[in-house]
Amino acid sequence: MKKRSLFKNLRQNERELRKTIILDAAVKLFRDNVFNGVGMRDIAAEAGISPATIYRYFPSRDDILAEALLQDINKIEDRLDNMLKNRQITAKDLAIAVVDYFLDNEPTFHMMCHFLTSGTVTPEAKNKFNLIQEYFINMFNMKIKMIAGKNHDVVHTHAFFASIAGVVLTFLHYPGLNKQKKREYMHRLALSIITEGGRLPMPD
Amino acid sequence: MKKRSLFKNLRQNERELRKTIILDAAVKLFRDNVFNGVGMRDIAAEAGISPATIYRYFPSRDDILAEALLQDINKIEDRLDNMLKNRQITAKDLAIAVVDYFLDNEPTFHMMCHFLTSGTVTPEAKNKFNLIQEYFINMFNMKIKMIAGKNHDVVHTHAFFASIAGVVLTFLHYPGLNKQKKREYMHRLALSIITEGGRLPMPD
DNA sequence: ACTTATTGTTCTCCATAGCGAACCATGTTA
DNA sequence: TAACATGGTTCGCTATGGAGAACAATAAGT
Repeated sequence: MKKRSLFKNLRQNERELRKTIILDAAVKLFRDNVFNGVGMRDIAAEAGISPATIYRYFPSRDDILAEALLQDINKIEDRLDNMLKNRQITAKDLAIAVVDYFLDNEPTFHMMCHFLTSGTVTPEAKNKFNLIQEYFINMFNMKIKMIAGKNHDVVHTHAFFASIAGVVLTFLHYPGLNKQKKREYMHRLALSIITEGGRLPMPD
Repeated sequence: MKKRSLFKNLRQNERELRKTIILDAAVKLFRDNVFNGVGMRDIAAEAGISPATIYRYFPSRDDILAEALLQDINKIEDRLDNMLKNRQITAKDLAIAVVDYFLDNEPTFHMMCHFLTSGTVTPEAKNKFNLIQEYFINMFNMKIKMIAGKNHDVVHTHAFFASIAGVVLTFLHYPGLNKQKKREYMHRLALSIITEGGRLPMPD
């Protein structure tokens, strides 16, 4: 391998690093504030640059959101790996863990919902998010397979995740309950769905 | 301190790093070949870039030479520090050490001579070299003071260094002697100058 | 309803860097 | 002496990355 590309590679690394600085600034702000209250000018100020410069590195604000979301997903993966290593866990444990993660990382949940619901995202950012979602579902499915065994079907992973997401979405800002009560109630709902399949107590 | 300058600082560091790559390539070639046989195109090839690009970082070839020389001087300083730390050394030891350094690092000696003799160096490079020379003499004088004591005069440092440089210059390519013989003879000359002040064996 | 702010994004301008080709002076050769 | 080669340096062009100002659309205030 010739060193002919050393300079060019260096340049590439430098660019990645600068991109990371911007992304870190954004993630920091997303973590501390409601994400749709964080504007491009805030991110620029945090990173110490001009708003226009951000567009040299990211095509749109939504693209930054997607990247931030991807970082969160990697954190989730780490967390899941730790769970699976430390002890024999059940589907119930997993469900509760997912609920807790969303409640402890509301910005992440908000961003996810943003991509899942908003019709104003550019096609590029939407594509990016779709890839991320696919990656996440795949990863999550792998973990579940380790609990459920070989003959596990992806459909169940989809159902599992979607139902929990729905629980959080529906009751996150439910009035009349404090944070802790809401959390416990979501746990109960998640367990109910898992054990009873969300079936109503009436004849089929 | 605001992080407003983070990006700019980063850029600056990156530039320094790229400059270092070029300089390292040059130093490597200078070490392995006669320095005036190393052209800009060689350095460019070694660094994996175009010759023209070098001029984005260095104003002239002589400027690169000066920088390379400066690196060598730092190595010399390290070597001297080691000598001074490990044992009680005399002026004779120092003289022999300097001779040996020049013989072991001929490219360094050549570069030094280039700046000291050539009339074709640009004023900028010449200035740079003068600063380097001044720095070196100062540094060297400090070390000598540690041996010679407080009431040491710079003139003696100048005389000391100049005479040894002259010895090496005069006998480096002296015909009829192999490397080892030449080295030994230079040692003898250096000692003679130090102990007898280069005085001829005749009445003053 | 009409201004005013806010916000994501684009525009324009400028400095930095990279390269291939040319320039130019010097040394070499036929 | 004329052609050629060599080697340091410059030129012209292009791509990248930075900033401030402007744009367009939406939200807010009166």
